[in-house]
Amino acid sequence: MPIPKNDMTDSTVFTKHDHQLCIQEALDTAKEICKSNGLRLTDTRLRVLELIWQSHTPVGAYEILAKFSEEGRNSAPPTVYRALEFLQENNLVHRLASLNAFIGCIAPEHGHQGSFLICKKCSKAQELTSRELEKDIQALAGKQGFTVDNMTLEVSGVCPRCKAEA
Amino acid sequence: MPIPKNDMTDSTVFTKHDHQLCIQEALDTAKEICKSNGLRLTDTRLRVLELIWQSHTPVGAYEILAKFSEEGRNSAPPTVYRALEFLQENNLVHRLASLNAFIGCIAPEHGHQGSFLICKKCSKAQELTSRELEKDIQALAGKQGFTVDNMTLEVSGVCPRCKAEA
DNA sequence: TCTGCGATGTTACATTATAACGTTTGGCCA
DNA sequence: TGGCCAAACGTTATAATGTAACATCGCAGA
Repeated sequence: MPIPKNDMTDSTVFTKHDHQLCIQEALDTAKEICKSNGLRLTDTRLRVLELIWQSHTPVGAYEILAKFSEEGRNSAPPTVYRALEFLQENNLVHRLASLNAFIGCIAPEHGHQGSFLICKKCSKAQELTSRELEKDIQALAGKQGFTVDNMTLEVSGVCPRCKAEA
Repeated sequence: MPIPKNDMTDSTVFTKHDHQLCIQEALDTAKEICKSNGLRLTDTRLRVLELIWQSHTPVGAYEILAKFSEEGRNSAPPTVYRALEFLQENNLVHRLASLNAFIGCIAPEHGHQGSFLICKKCSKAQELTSRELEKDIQALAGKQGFTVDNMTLEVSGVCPRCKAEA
């Protein structure tokens, strides 16, 4: 695994960074993961993943569909949804339930849960990777005898950049 | 405010309890809150709230619409969605984004955020009211300069009852 | 009683997602 | 290499969820 040039777990989408690098690394990582797991990262799937990463904000399924259309692919919704399903299953993207939109996972190799800060001004979303938080939640659930399968945390608010501007 | 006969913040939907009491208390509390805040808890709104509380699992908007239809009201979607909007704004119900469904809030007077344990076997959902968790998340967000407006935490898993059965 | 605003009715439509079935493709093994 | 199977994709249709826009109603306060 190559050493990432942007440390995605420390930098945030709210701070300045080379997003081209993010995209490239995310795609490279995805390719590696699929290769080593015998998964087929097909053209459609790769392109969906790329479009998601290229966007600065979470992307809806029908936005992807529209891009496909612009590119001459005339696909129907199931094509996109199937690609998204594959990417989700393999932890390459997350779905933000509160937005009905998708975002690239910044740490697919960790199989962690998705937690997100979502700025309601600029619509950007930052994934959090807090093992602690996960443990706290596990503990809280455990107290009630509840076994956690997976969780989604979506925090809406204002990011530092938008705050600075206001 | 009357002393609740079920302590809703300690008991859970996963354990045995008198749900008729839950419903009655929830409706009474809602009436009080609306009264003291000059809000109109109309017939439609009250019935929507009641239907939500009567259900053992989170309820979709179109389920409510169907009940309305059974009851002779022939309402259109906006009627239900508007009632739901009102109830959400006044913290009487929460929307579970991961289910596109609604659930009664167990502590409307506290104006807290909603966190939920959702059992994927029986579909029941239990609201959590952990100030600590909220603070942790606030802190985590704060570290990135992010100001939290509101948050939704939805934990999917298996409840103690369903575990016992399996 | 009048009046104004908030609540509801009504129609139409937008957005998001999936079911069902046929066709293609890519890899595996004889 | 050729055939076969399963997985991926295409296609059509439709389900499920949610909202815009405008008309009407009704209640509370002047």
